[in-house]
Amino acid sequence: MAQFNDTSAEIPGTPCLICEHGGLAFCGPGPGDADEPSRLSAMLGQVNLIAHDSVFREGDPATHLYSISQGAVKLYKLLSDGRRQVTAFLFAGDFFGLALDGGYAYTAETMTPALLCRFPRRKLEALFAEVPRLERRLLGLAIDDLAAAHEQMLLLGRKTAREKVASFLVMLDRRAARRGHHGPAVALPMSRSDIADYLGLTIETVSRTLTQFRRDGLIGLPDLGHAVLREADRLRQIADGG
Amino acid sequence: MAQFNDTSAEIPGTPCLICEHGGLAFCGPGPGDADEPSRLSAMLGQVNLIAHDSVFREGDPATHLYSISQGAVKLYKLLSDGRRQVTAFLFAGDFFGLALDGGYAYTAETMTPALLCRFPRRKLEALFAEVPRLERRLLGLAIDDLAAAHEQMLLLGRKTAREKVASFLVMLDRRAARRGHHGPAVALPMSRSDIADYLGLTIETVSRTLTQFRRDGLIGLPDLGHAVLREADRLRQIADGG
DNA sequence: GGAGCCCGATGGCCCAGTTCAACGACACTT
DNA sequence: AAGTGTCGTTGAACTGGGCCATCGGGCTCC
Repeated sequence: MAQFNDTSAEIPGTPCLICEHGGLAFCGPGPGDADEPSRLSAMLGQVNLIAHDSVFREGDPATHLYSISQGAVKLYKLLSDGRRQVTAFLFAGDFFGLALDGGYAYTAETMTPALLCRFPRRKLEALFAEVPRLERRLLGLAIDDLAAAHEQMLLLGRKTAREKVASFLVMLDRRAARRGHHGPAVALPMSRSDIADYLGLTIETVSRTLTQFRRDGLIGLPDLGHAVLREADRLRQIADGG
Repeated sequence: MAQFNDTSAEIPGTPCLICEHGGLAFCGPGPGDADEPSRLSAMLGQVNLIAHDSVFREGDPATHLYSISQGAVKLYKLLSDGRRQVTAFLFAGDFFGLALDGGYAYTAETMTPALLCRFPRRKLEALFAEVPRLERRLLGLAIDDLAAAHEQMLLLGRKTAREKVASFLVMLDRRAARRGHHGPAVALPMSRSDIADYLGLTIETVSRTLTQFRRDGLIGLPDLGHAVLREADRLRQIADGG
């Protein structure tokens, strides 16, 4: 559980590493607003988690907002019989935990060892009054998430297995590039089971589809944790229903 | 198209009807903030649309934020070959059109004749500085939308046809109740095709499942546009995977 | 008032993707 | 090095829901 690895008590106020990640995250410094990052730094705590550790669970009181400094996190929801829907894969620079008084709407779990920055929701809300830019940025990020969620609904409701897997690979590649990872291989820190639950498929179908892409020369699979997009354009075409 | 029925030029500043709808919408008056509604009223325009009229299309520049005063609206996204995913059904008191500079992420279309309140995005953003409460409320609404989107992903990715249709009926009933509609019948202003595209099914499967529910005594179908939830608890149970 | 049209319901067949099962590749343990 | 567990892949059979076709009711328009 998260509590076991929670080191925020030991290192309060440590500067957030993601603030150096190209301003992707909401705690990045804004132009001409030099005061703001320090104000945020003053209230953030860091959480160091091992792989496959839960950050919070669906329904937990929403006390903090999280930002990923290092590592990868997945969000998911469960049905009573154990069926699972992974709603997002998140990486360095991404944030999560935006919720109202109803509690978190999903469970958050690390996929790799992770270093998270954590902001108390109450304190953050108090800071909104002083630094309106902050809330604006948060609203912008929520709108981005919303657009991604709509895109995922289109995928889940209307795409074929082949299109789903292609969309997944293309999405990971695009986001890795945005984080500055321009290597030939895309990291797949999640299990096949996670991928299946993200795409609304079974692990068998994910595995078969990846094998098919490999046989067709569209991708390379150097090891379980990586994929090389050899024909990225063709994959993008497949992803969009071509 | 929307332009044809757009009456905002004729009746600028007309008070927004949804402000009387129990404070559900973001333009509702806040406690102890009597100044705010009038500021909003001053900048809103009304749009009167016939049924099956488009409000805006995916990719259009996001110039306005909309709030539904009367009528019902659907949001959807398309694949290049025409496959469609309806991402939301909206009713009086709901808002839509939240977007960044990338343009709207979805198309919005009326399902019935509708009266919409419309706020210019630029002016709204300027008002945020003066009335911070506004932006807070908008962020809260975006978070609500996000939670609903996650719930819909769970439905699309992991629920059976039976569970999807039950979830749909229960959701409509719950939202109708929240709007004060406590009658025995739930309104279904959308076509079977819309329902299918919302649930990631075909019209045939929706039709068959509704018929099955009717035969099992779970619902009544007095006419095409209404459903009576005779066994609401059982439907809720089915919806949650029981 | 009947011809055409749209929409929903229903029946029958079919297939993409699931389910079930077996197997191989590692990693960790003893 | 043998034993055990986990994870991914592959094969074979099954099925939920899609696809195609038909039909019927209500609507509009001559």
